[in-house]
Amino acid sequence: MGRGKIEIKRIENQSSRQVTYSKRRNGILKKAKEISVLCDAKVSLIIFGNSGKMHEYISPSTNLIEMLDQYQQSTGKKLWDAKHENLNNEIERVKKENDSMQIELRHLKGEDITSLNHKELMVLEDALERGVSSIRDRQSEVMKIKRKIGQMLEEEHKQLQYLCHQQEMEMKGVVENGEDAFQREYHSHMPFAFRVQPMQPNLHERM
Amino acid sequence: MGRGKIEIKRIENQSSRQVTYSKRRNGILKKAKEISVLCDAKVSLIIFGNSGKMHEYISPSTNLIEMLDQYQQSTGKKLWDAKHENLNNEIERVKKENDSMQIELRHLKGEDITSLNHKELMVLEDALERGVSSIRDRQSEVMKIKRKIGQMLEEEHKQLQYLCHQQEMEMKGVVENGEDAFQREYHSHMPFAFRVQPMQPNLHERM
DNA sequence: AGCTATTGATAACA
DNA sequence: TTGTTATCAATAGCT
Repeated sequence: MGRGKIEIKRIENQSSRQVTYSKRRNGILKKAKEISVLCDAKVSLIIFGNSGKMHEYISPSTNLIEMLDQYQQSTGKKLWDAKHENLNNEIERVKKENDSMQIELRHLKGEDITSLNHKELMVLEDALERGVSSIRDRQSEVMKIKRKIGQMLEEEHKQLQYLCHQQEMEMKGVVENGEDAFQREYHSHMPFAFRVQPMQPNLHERM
Repeated sequence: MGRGKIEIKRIENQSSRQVTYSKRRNGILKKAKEISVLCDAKVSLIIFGNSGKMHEYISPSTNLIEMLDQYQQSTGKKLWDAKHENLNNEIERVKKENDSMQIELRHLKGEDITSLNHKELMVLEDALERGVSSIRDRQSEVMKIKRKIGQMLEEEHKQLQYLCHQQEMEMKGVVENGEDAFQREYHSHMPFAFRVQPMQPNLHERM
């Protein structure tokens, strides 16, 4: 139905294939609407072109899910049961993984070990000892850092004290030059809030 | 496209509706095949007539499930119902459980511990120490039982030796009463195989 | 995207 | 249902 007859086989020319696709797609969608109106049929039409873009028509009297339910009834084929089976398998797999980890954890915590033989117990003991020594290493590292921070804070404290003392001296000078009581009060309680930053901000948060 | 133009609205006459349905159905199915061949599009076409009978066309390059998966991707709508959703949630849940166990295991093995603070390290250390002591207890228990079994086996051995000796004495008596050479040979190599059972069968297998 | 010659689909009828 | 055919609709090849 065009200027010439065409064979029904893949159109090799990319752009004319695209054009034909677009025209025929509109055609078939129109046909789908027509048959569902004229004959009140339920139609589900889904088309994916090469670009991956989707076009669909579903009769207004129904919806895709209902259509698929009817499809399953008619064909006896499973559609989403197959899907469910896959998911169930996945769950099984992950749960098994879970169980074996559960067991390993219990063993490491010294539970449920009566079923283990001597060799298995040795392996476990080794693992635990490695764990303990790793953690003790880390502990001592942490302590070292803490001590260091302590020293730093102490130094900082000393310096602050010094600054504080200096400030007070200045204050006295100002007051003697006529500063009022409020300002004296204010400065003596919040002397450096916005002027002195800690030398090692947040360092202690890592502990 | 017929002897007369028609309005696109429901055909009230039952039988002509049926005829039109049948003809147009064939037409649209043909169109579906054509577009999928000409333009290698993926088409899913499902039609239910008033009778409830189904007709379908799915491009040979795909299948309904694949189409529906793509449909979901394209639309974001979920077709797989609540059951499906639940299964997905279950998978999520189990996977999360899995991950946290994974982490706990690594921590117990002394891996990935730099992110832990002092308190957490202490907790870990305690757990590991309890694990080690459980396992050492079990080890010593196992050793005790092994020693016990050793003693038992020794005793059993002694008893067997005694029985063996007795048996040999008996043999000599029999031989002197005319038993032939074959029988003598036989008994001296397999003296008690079917007559003496171990006193503690399988006990050593538990170790 | 439009146009139109031509083929293809089908409404009415048998 | 199926077949025929006059007609209408879709579209292939061009612009």
